[in-house]
Amino acid sequence: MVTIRDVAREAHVSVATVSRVFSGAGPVREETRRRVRDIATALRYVPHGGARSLITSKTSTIGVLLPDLYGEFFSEVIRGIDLAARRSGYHLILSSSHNDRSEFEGAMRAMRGRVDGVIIMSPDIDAQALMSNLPDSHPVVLLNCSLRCAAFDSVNIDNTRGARAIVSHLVSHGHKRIAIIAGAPRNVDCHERQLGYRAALRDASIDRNSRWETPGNFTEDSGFEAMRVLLKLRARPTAVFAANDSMAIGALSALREAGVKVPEEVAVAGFDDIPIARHVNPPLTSVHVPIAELGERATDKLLDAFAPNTR
Amino acid sequence: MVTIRDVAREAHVSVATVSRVFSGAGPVREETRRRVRDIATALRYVPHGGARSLITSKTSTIGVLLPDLYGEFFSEVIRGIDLAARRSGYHLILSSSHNDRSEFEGAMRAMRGRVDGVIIMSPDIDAQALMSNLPDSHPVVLLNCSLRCAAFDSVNIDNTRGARAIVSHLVSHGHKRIAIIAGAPRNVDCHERQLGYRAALRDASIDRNSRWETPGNFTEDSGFEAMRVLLKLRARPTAVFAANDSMAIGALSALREAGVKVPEEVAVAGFDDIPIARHVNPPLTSVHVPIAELGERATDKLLDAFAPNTR
DNA sequence: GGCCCGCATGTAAACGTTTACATACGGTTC
DNA sequence: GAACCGTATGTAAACGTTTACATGCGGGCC
Repeated sequence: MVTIRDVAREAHVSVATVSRVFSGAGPVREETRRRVRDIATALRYVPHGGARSLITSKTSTIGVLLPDLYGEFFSEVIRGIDLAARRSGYHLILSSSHNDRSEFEGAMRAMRGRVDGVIIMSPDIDAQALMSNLPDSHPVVLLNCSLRCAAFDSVNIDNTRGARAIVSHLVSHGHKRIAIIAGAPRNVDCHERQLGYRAALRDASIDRNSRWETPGNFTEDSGFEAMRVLLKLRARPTAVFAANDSMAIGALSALREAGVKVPEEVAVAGFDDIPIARHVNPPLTSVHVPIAELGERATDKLLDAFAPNTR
Repeated sequence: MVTIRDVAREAHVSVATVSRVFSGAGPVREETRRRVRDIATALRYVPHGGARSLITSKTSTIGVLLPDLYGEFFSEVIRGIDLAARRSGYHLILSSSHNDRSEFEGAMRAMRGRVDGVIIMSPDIDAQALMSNLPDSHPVVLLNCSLRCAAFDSVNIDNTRGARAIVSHLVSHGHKRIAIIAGAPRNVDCHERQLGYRAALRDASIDRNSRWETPGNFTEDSGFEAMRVLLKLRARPTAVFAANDSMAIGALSALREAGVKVPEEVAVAGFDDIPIARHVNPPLTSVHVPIAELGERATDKLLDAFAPNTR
């Protein structure tokens, strides 16, 4: 491994001069600069990022903690984060699959000294686990976490509003019997979407019918099953709002299987507006969530925390 | 920032002992170990990864270089890489959007000292750029790169075989007039898929018809346009093989628009088997590519290069 | 009792940088 | 020609760890 010392020796200068050439700081005579550069490329010298950030205590890297990498939602978020990060010359270090608290803690510790700050997107991390794992205070931004806590910067989807809007849309199309395929009740996103659904019904003075509030777990299968249950009801709904697109797609399959015409007999709406939504047949109406933008916003917030004045 | 020194001072031991406690190497009396641990948690001490890897010259991180983060292909690959990496206690550092050579070089340099090796997935990086940017030799694995070069480990999709298989499948269903919607000719994946198509025709002693080999560029739109052209031919093909699923979906749109029945009048096959393929109507037949597995294989190959004997 | 051994711990040098401070030197200014 | 200044460079101490080597100590063996 060729280091700054090797370059210095070959170029007959001190390490300080080489450092100045590569860090771009401090005065160096033009001729010296060129000589150092030439020697460096000849030797294939590349500054060692780790060593550099050890002394500058700046890594130009942001950490991203995810529960999982599966599905379009996460990949879109990452794309947004990456976009905003590279715009400011930052890199990404990724860590996924934090199923339990200890895994989360491990990931958090592993980041120490490797990142300037972290974006956390673990829906069911409790405040306790979070607080006790911020080693010293490098900045943190919570991305769509269940934890709606003033102590941390956070970026969230406006679930309630989105759900309310789309259900109102169904109402305006004349639907009065509107069902919801909800998600796991402990999931905040789901909970909020359910609240939005109820709010929209209240707005329209439609009574809630608990039979039309079926549970799901955000998977296609659960949407399929939920729809089957709804179809068996005597008072069959004329419209269904699925709390995410995967379940909506599952529901569509169930409807197709049952030979029910969409949207003539039963209308279906989803949430997330994932790209697939445009390709199912018939196209799915869905609440659009600017997923990548969510990532961008979180990143910008984090970068802001690094250098509040410069931006 | 609390360092190993602070812990040592408070626990009345030397830094060496604290280090031994946390790195798990070397003998420490049980009582001492506990005392150090307690002080450390009280002080919220977390070892500094950067400093650690500076001296051990081991980062437990692998770098991933991508051209882009957009689309299911890349997100699936990353998922596979992450899966295999975390299995061995490695982290990921991500760098995307290397549109030109200088960006690629920059990313490559930024990785120096931060990763133990890299996985490169830039379809159009030339050997030259690659070679001259391996600072010193940390291991490299090429993932589905155009560069089929013995100097580097690489993992690739078996394009030719996949294409040949699916076209043969069409042949076995009685099709004799089979068109291909190809991709950009300079793209290796596309080129190989085209070769597979021709091989299958040769296998079946069907003559090639250059009018049935239409160009595309891997986008939905290009598939749509290509299909339109094919539909206008006097000798209309009875089956179409699109070199990827996006183009196949575009082709399906064109067929629907033209009122052509699929698959009765024209059969369509794709390549990649992206999840959307199952949701279009009618479902698309496609060559399945185990994308995540591709990432896993690349990662395992890289990890192998780190410690050839231990695995 | 002298010797050796093994365990627990400490000391200090590394790792590859950056940077505050010191130094050297040529050119102004009085 | 002394005093000063600015520019280019060198010296060496940091950054937070790990680890080779040294030290001290208690015990078993002859």
